[in-house]
Amino acid sequence: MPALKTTITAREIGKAIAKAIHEHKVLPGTKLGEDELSEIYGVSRTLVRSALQGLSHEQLVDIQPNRGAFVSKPSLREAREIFEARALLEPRTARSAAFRMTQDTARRLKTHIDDEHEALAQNDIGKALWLSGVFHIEISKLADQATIGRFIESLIARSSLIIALYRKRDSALCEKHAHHALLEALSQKDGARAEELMQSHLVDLVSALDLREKVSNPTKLKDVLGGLGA
Amino acid sequence: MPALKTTITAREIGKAIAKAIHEHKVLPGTKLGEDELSEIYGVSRTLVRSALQGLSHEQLVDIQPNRGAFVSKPSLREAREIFEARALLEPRTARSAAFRMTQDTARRLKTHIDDEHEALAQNDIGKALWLSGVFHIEISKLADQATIGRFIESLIARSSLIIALYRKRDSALCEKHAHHALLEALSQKDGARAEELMQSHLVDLVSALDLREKVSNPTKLKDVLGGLGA
DNA sequence: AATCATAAAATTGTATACAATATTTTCGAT
DNA sequence: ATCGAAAATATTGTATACAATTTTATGATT
Repeated sequence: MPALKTTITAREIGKAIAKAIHEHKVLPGTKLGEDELSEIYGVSRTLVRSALQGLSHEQLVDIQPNRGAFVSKPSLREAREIFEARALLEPRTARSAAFRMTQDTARRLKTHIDDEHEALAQNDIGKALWLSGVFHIEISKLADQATIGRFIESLIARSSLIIALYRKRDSALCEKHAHHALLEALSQKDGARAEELMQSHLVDLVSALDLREKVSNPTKLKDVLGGLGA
Repeated sequence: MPALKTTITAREIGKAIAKAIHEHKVLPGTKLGEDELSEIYGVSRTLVRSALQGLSHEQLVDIQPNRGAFVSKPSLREAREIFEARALLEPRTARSAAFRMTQDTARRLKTHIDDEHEALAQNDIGKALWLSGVFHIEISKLADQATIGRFIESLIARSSLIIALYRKRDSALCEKHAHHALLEALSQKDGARAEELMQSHLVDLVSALDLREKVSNPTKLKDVLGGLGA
């Protein structure tokens, strides 16, 4: 049997926290206390801090000086920017991916999609969300452009925060067939179609969000609460 | 007079090191020892480690377990990827920047270009390189898309490593007029032209590099060193 | 002299201790 | 009871101490 692992690295802690965020097990705004995390992972605050700083660099957590780390709450502006960036990068990446598609990868992605449907069927929204993100990341890795792939990975992670904050009530998380159609195009090495499908898939994702400016405004609070006697 | 600053943050240390890297004051492969940096900045290793981890996340330094931090040496593949990514992002960003150009910004960028020429005239290559990078970053900031702007910033930082490693002998660092022409287009709010100019500017940059695969191969070392007696 | 094993030194990795800053609680005044 | 000030508590920020690992130096052997 394999040697059992006794150590845990800062990177692993970061990954674990990132996954929990992605799965909406911890929601935007949640405080990530150092002592609490030390306890959980059985390490000193040193490693926890290192992990949190890494997540902060990816903008998944927001470190406020002397106050601690909180799961990020992307603003509307950031939300729009992130999906704009995805719209710029992912379709083109899907196109490249198509040309590098193999039988083996196709099978792997097929299994992946099945898992997604499975999770959705069991109403495990968190897992479905996570798997959906990984699907996009897998495609970007296929494209064999690690640099852009990393950008996309970071955008997808942040997207999960945006979904948590701005999803329209009752909106479906994913077109059930979107990923399937994408895989189809990739398998056929039809780059143009993959690009097209990815683009419209992202449009669909955004349309499930409510990214309109909220009317309420702190400076106008007085107006809203003006009339006293009900 | 303003209160004199007594503390230094990890971020500031990181910025200082990043600038030194960008200016080619420390070259790719250089070891960045923790004790040495602690000494220099007058802080404990804690802050230095934090700074180095941040730089590692930006892929400006490479942290090798138990061996320490070294200024990164991007591979040929990475070098190509980085300039591909820039070609994808920067022209479009320049276009957006054009529409947000103001008189004030134009003046600021003009001064910036003058500084570049000044540095070049004094043969301060490092400073010129740094200023050139900042010019690109300023444009991306103008575009008002912080997310993509950050990507571009990281690509530009890494570009300086690539220039250090792969610059063709005797190649000019920058077309002297490239930035000037770009500013011209931006000032006239001519987005299409700015996009075009940025694209060709990047092509020029790449053409000053030698990104061909090296023929030499460790496995063939024996062949090369075969004949003993000179 | 060259090579290998071993020992010494130096460096990184992690935990802990203490300092600085926030947050909560307590308690008195209105 | 409500508010506010002050003490108590809890949390983060930084430095230091110790452990683990690598690098360099030493010396015996061929």
